[in-house]
Amino acid sequence: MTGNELRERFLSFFAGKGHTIVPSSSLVPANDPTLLFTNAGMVQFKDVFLGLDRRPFKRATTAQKCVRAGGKHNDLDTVGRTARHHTFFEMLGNFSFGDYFKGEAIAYAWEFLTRVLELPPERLWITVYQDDDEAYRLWQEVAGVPAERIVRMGEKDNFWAMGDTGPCGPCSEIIYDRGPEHACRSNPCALGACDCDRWLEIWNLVFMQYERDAGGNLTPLPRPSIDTGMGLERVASVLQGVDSNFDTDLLQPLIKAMEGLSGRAYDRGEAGFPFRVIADHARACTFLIADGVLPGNEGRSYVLRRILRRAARFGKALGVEEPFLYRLVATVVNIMGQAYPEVAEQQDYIARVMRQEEERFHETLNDGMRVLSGILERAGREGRQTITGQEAFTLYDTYGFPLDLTEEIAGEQGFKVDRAGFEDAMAAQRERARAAREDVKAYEFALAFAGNLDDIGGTEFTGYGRLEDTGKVLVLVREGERVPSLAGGETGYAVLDRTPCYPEGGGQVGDQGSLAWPGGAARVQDTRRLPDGKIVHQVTVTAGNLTAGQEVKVMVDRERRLATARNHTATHLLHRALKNVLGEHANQAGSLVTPERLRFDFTHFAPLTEEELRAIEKEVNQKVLANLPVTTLETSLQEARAMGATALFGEKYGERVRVVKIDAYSLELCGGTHLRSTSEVGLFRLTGESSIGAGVRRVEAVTGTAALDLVSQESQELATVAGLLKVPPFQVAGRVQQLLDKGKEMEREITRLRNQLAGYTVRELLGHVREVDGVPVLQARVDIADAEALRELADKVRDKLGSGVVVLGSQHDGRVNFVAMVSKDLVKRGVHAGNLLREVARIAAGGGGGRADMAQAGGKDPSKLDQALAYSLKVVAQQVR
RNA sequence: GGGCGUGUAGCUCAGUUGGGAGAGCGCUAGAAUCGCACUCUAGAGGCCAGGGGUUCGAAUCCCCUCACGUCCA
Repeated sequence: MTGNELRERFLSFFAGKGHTIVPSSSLVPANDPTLLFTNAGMVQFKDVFLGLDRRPFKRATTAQKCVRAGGKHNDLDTVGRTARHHTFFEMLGNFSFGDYFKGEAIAYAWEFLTRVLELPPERLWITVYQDDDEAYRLWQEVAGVPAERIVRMGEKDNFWAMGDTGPCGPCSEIIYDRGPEHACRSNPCALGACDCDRWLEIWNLVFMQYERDAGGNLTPLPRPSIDTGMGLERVASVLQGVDSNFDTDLLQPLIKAMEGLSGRAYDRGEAGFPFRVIADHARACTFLIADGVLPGNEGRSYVLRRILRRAARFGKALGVEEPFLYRLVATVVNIMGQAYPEVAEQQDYIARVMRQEEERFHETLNDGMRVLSGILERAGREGRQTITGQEAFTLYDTYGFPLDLTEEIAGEQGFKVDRAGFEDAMAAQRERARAAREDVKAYEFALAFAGNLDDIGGTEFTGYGRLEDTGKVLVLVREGERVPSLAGGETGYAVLDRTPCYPEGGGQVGDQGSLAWPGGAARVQDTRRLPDGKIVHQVTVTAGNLTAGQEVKVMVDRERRLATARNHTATHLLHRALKNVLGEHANQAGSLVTPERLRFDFTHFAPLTEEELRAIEKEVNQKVLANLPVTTLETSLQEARAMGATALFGEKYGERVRVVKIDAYSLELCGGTHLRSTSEVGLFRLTGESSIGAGVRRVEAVTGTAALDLVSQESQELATVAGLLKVPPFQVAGRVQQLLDKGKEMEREITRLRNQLAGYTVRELLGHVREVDGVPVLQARVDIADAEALRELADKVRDKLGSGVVVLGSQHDGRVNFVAMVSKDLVKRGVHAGNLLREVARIAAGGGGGRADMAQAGGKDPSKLDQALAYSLKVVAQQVR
């Protein structure tokens, strides 16, 4: 059975048992800063298990793409060494949200494995949590597993928890015995006693039945749930009768492709390690990029970079010097493109990103190579045999140069690397980062409501059609506690059963407005949405008391809402215009819509040129002038996709989606509030373009009155400049160019005149030369403000003098400047311009210094200038030998 | 989020206790050639990333910001 068939059979089996097939969610978890990547099937249902959200179904099944790299579950270094570890893999799962429990979960799993996959029952072993007698009994009763093949295990292996607090419970694993021929040499080689390839965990059933509080106490959940996970690649290896996941049809084509690229044959043992790493990493990189992750230096981006570079290194180990990883994207698409259309659709883009990163990595290696040569050279000079741990660490830490490569190259030249020192430096680095780490608080806002969900109804949003409505206060929360009422002056959160206030979402900020009820009023400062869709208003009571159950009139701030809608509709126009001007690869990567402005991040490889920016702005404004109707419709996600609507990765869409349509021009899934016609935008002006990281650009823009204000400010500025230049506004550029040219010409003229003047001055000064112990010394006060001109003058005088000492001083703006020059022959006789000038300047309340042949100084007391200059004669007399 | 490093001419980079902003390549012009390449000569091109501070004086030292690289989380 192929991997694709297995996935298919699993989903349809559970669909047949009343489960809704839910598509895999993005590898980037939506709204969950605690998690780097989606690493299990339950991630997209986390809110449901936490009681923060509900779904229209109670049973679900998924094939979920997962990445384990970085964070708590980090398999990066193990990949390729074992037959089973991956950075990217697929998890098959079935879920019950307070519906069926242990008995059915066990029955379904058993039926699927023994009937559908036809695995021999005598090969299957079971582990249960030590105290879970119920599961122990059910496995025998429901599945007929003999007691001797059911093993009780401890908390470490068979108790599952989402976090330190929250839902948790015992779990039960199904183990496939691959037969005595795979036994290890441990005695005994048995389940729970050894950890070898004979015993293959294929399915984990989690029985979520408790809630753990901060004190560690377990309370039974009223409606226990089921969460299961089965590794697709593992089961495929069993079904296909191969020893390793890498030999299944899910990974083997990648190894084959790599054989072709490297011209080397794959070896199933030790020597095949690089092939396995590359096959795994190619999948991980392809899928991560498809989900919008780009290589970079922090967080998810950094993990992607590490995976990609690790693969690139192993390519070198196979003798492939050129970028190659991007060529494997096509193979990944071949294997999995059917099940995951997002990789097929973005194939070219993914390959391009990967290639760019591979090239960047080559540059990094070249830079590191240069630094390493310097280190080796110095070590050789110092007669050392080893590269210190610190040196190796700097190479790694600052220049990203891999340690093994340092060792290899150093080794070729007879040097060793102090590995222990390297590890020490690394440990110190880790400690620093850990010490600075703060815990990320997820759900802080939402958790205040967690206990209050069950007994209150949902919120109906009526703000698409109206800006005023009446609603009933369902619940009030203040400082994290549910309260019966809010008094005047108090600020808290209110959930209503109906509201026209738009909650923050899809990049659009939440509405502001006001509440009114007989004898009272409140300001709405912000509106947000809870994970289950309830709408929360942040309110400050300005008069009277707001009590739960009160009917209130809700009014949205009209001006603010309209300004926001202008920017939102303009954002859709902008998105389409970007694609038309730059290409279809320009996908939304982030968006912010406020009443004041809009900000739009999108994937693109280069800074936008002036022409591109102008073209985009022009296209948007043309669509504004065209007065295109903006309409919305509700449909299913599939239907919307079929219509060609732009959907964003990482967004959670329900069954019914809202589509915003701008005539035949733009079609996007969007829950935001929009104008009725594009002409209401008024005017669209781009205000900025910048980089947001490798491969992502950001543009900012304004519309409506803000755009008009901008235009008015610009023309005012232009008028002012034109007025200053005394030319009509459209001749400003020509006039400025003229002035610049003239300025340059004048500068040249000044230089010429200064030289000429200096010539005269030099001749005049030469008449004032005096002899001190046979040394010609010239000290003079001149009228040159500029320090550079002063230096040039002294230069000329010294040249004319041939041998001698020149000390010049001048006064400017209540300060004095000195310069001293000493000819080379006199430097040899002990005259030092720097020391000389330091003493001279001190008299004029200043300081200075410089080289023996040239020095500069300054002072703050112009009245002492002549005195100071005269003193230079004495100093020369002291210095000369 | 915390380190380390880098930012100087169109490009690649030097710049040494703080004291004249440089090299190579590229560009322009001239010489030489029937012409091109090579060669020679001359020249243009720099708010030394940006802002603040210390100092008589900052590319250089200190602080902040930004961009890029890199490691750790």
